[in-house]
Amino acid sequence: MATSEFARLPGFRDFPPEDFALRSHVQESWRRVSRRYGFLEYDGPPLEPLELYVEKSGEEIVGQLYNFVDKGDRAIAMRPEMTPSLARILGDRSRGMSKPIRWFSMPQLFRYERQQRGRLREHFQWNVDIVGEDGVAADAEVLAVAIDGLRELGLSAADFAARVSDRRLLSALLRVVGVTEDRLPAAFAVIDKIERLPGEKAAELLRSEARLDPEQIATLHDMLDTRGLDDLAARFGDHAEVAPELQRMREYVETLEAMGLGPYVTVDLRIVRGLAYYTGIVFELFDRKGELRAICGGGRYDRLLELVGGEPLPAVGFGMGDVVLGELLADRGLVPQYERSVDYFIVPVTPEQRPEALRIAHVLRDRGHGVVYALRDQAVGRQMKAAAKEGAQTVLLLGPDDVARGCVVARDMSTGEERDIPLSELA
RNA sequence: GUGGGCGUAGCUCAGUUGGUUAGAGCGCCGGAUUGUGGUUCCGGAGGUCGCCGGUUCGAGCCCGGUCGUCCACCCCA
Repeated sequence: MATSEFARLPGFRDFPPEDFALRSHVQESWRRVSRRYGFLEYDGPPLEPLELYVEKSGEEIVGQLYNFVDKGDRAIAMRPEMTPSLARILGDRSRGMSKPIRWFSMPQLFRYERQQRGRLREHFQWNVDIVGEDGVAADAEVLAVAIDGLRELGLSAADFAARVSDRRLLSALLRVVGVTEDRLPAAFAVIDKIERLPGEKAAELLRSEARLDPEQIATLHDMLDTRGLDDLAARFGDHAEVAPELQRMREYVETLEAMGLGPYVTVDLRIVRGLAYYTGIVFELFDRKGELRAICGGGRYDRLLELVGGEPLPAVGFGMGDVVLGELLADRGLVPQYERSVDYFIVPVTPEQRPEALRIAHVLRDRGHGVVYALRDQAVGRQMKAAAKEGAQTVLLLGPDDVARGCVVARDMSTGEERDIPLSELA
């Protein structure tokens, strides 16, 4: 309810400490896994020239962007995704860099659309990319990072799975089915949403958009329903243009199996991805229960760098948003309990000990400990209560008697045990 | 952008067929407890019932609009 005069903008989130804790937990996990794979962190500006997105996705995307004209008459967009920025950044400097380039980022991204569950107007998205390597090992490496990112958060093969495909393989198969070259993009678009369409609607679109007859549509459905590379090879493997694509997909899957990630991976030709710039292997991560939106999506985009004016370099990467992931973690009970914690709470028993308490607090802080104390003179009982609320591990009690005999009393708040610490140790 | 459900305290909610001063639990603040916390007991603060308008003698409750939120479309970084 909007009790405050100024309401938060729809689709945007506040992060009070108890919510910020989950955000940190997720981002720190992402960062650990990235580094484990040798990726380096980068970032770019949240505002970019509007043309950066129009260039590779078409004018329609402008309707889903936060955009405006700045005081210098420049058309500006708040970044809706990171990949074009990465392409732009590398375009300026990739020539001098050793390949492959392994970079990751966790940008806050924006889009102007009506919010729904798992879909806000702002989110943090983990982006991981390998640039300058066109072999399937890079594709496998990137997917492995995405899978490990989820495993790091406590999710397992029982919770989520990757569905993988390859636009080159799908193109070859569609040509075999009878889709003409100029109709491939239209066919991709229909296949991308075919799971969400009722059967007759899908058939109608395949007829009108992809120009397929009923027999071809039946063959296509048969193809899309095929699970496993062996079955696909048995049915379509004797076509000259399909065989090498199947072989590549086989190598990709075998690489992931060699990593021990086989249980997470399923070949599924219905995975196409919406973005226009993907050129090869594409994948999405889903929760096994199928209750949520895709957790993560990515793939190979070998022409994007050249398209934005850079060195022509092959690239593969993914984006994983924090919103759907947060819901999945909550559903599986994997959100860590929020707890405040501080190393020491210092209690001057009477106001006379306050200067000594301040001195000790600073000594301990200089040593790297977290230290809190009451900001005004209070009864010991009150201060103890405050110490408990702060989550203090240890309370240091400074009474007149204690200080007189040259020590402070350290109380362990979990066990209640107390012991003396000589002031000489806190000098 | 289209259609629908829902908006009562910081949070989760109750509130009889419209009836006069709007409630609970948790949380928050304080006291019991001026050298010892988490328990317990007692007390307190906090709401123009999302907002605007309408119907009515009377609206938290009915009607319209609006904003927010959720769901389904659209779209999908």
